[in-house]
Amino acid sequence: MEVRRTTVRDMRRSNRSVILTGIYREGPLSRQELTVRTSLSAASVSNLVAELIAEGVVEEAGSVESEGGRPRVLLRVAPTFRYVVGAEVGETRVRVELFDLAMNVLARADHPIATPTPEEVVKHVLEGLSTVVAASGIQSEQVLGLGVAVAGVVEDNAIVDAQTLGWEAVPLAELLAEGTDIPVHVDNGANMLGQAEMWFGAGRGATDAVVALVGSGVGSALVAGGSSYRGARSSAGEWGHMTIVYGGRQCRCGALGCLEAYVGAEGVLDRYRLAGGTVDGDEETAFVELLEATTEPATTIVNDTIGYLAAGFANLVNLVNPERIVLGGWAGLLLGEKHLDELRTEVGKHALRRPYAQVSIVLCELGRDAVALGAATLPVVRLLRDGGVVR
Amino acid sequence: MEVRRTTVRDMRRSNRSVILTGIYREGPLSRQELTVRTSLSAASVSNLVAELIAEGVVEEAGSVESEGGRPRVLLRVAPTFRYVVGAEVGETRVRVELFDLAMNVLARADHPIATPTPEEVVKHVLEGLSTVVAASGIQSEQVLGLGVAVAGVVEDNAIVDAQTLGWEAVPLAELLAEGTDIPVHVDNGANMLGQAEMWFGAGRGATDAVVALVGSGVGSALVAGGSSYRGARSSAGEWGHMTIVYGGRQCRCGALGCLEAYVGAEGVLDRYRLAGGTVDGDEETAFVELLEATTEPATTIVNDTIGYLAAGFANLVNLVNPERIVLGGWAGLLLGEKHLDELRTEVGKHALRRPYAQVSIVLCELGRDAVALGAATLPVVRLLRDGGVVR
DNA sequence: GTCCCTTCTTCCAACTCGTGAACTAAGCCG
DNA sequence: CGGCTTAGTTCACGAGTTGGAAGAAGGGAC
Repeated sequence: MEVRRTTVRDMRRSNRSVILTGIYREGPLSRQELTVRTSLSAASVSNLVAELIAEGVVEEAGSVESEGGRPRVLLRVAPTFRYVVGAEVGETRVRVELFDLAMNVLARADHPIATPTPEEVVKHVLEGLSTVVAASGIQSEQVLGLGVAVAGVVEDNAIVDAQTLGWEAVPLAELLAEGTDIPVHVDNGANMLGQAEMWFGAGRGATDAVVALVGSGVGSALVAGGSSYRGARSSAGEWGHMTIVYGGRQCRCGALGCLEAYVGAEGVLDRYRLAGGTVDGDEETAFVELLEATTEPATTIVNDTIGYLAAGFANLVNLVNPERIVLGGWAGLLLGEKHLDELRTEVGKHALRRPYAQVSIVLCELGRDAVALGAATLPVVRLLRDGGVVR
Repeated sequence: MEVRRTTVRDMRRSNRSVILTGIYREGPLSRQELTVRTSLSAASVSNLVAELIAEGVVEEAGSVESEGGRPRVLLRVAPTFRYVVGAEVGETRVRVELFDLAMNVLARADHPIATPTPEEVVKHVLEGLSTVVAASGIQSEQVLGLGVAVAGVVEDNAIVDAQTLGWEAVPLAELLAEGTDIPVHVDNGANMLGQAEMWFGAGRGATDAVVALVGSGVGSALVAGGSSYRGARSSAGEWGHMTIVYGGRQCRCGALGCLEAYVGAEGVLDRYRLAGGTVDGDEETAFVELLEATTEPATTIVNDTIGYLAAGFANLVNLVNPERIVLGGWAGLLLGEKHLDELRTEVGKHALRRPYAQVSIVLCELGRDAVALGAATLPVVRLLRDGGVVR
């Protein structure tokens, strides 16, 4: 039976969660505003808030002028109640950042890694963790949790498959837990970037959205009904390997005609080369040059890319009916900065009228570094869900 | 603030719902089994069950032998506590069926319609409702609700857009409510067929699934985390108009290369015709003949169709990561009965290894008539969600 | 047939929680 | 300083779940 009972305790936890989430997500609020928004009674709000203040999660933050009556006292989540750490595991480096609960960066550590073996990564993440904790002068008990973002399929805090790192079945959270008492969460990098955009970037306010990431490869993060959708076994969102040209170009995944083979930077440059263009320097420089070129075959390749990407977007629009699509990834941003309007128009040609009219297509607002930020929200999500620190 | 408060009443309602859902979905259960499955205390289970029995929703249904102790009394939802009616609105007819709570058909009514105007449809649905109620000798107060399935986009019980009927912005539930006191629910036909398969057909037990429907056109119903996923504005699941051959065949939606243009029966026959095949009789006969032909160009067309359909499935597998894909629709069933294995193999060529390994591809188990059955579950869903009839 | 054992069901006192109403706090205005 | 308005708090009450004890219902042993 999947549904769970509800007890009096669940009720309280749930209400604490509602209040805490409200205070966190909708800025400083007064008790008064909370009673309106939560439809809880004023008595209960007072009661719950008193408890949260006593525990230190929430604090009063000045008051707001009233119109003749007692001024409302504003409440906010105490930024220094706890701290959170986010880590991004890449192929060539590990980046660790420490934030307060208001998500201000307090310390940062970068470790290059030579060969991304699990041992190496665990070592560097743990080192980075101690470094940032020490640098910010915080007790490690003050750290609510560590979120780790890895490019790959993650299920229940364990890496199932991370091709870029060459990992399979690595219980990363477990390995990390051996070296620290801080609770560890592991999740997929694309999802974490998506999470950061949803909370602090271009996705704010949306409940059904897709964050589409176009870099050398292509991926996405699905958000359904306000929370990340992961599918039956945590690998939903593999948008890059959607067949878009039946029987088309060979993709590195082995299949033919994947979106990634057409709009991933690698695929785009490859198509450019085949069309007679010259590709110099590293991928990113070459991509910028391609975008800036005004001669054939560059313009055709760019236009085609927009077309393919638009078809990929249209497939999302039709199938998922999101209210927003956020385009990110380094190649996606470069492309989007110059051609967003054309892209929007092209999507309209491939998508059904109604869902197309309901979606807004925008660019990511946060930089690539937002992965660690997104990972750091994992412990915060938990704090909000539990309505405080569970004793 | 999207999250809602919880009160003591919600707690009880929630627990009633858990118990009632358990009894309904997992067959006759004893109180003892309910305490284990719900992790509620035996006291609460007894208490809640007593209430449900007093109200008549639940009844005792014999007892089961024990091993020396007191035998357990089995509980079931009383099939005759209330009745539900499901209606399917098609282009040429309206079909209305009355079920008891065990979903046995007790009466059925078919009305052909000449021109499917809203007035005509409302009239026939209401007539059908009276007919089946009268035929089964039930008081209309005994009818829990009427579920209506329409092919089109439905939002908040109102038709937003039903192309096959030529309707736009028709508040169907409201119109029906003027003619009856029975609560009316309206929903999308594909979703209702999906719902029926999920509860009583090939989807049983799955929580993340896609019911893919291939008929003359192509659609799907998405099920995420145990319940139907509708997207931001209720039009999710438009799988048929996914671009699968960039720049390919013109689809009736106006776009190029939609899946529907390749695997919808109309598209398949059209391709057959273009390849030199002869198409006689109505669509269905012609489709059957095509499938049975062993000569060129028929075999090529069929093989290609399987390939395109497989790519469409693979896109679902990659993007949504379902545990099950249920293939239905008349053309889908015909195709699947003969070529399911080839289809499975082909999907493997287009999909990523891991999500492909996690999905099972099966055929619908219920007939086309299941649409009305699915629609009739709408009031039942509500009954279970509310934990009984709300007073 | 009687007694005991096992298993299921109900009853009861204790405890938790949210609510409404009365009450206190705090600022404004004249 | 007193009246007014709005914000927040206190308290008794009803509604709900729980664990444990008591009750009920069969089956088996003698």
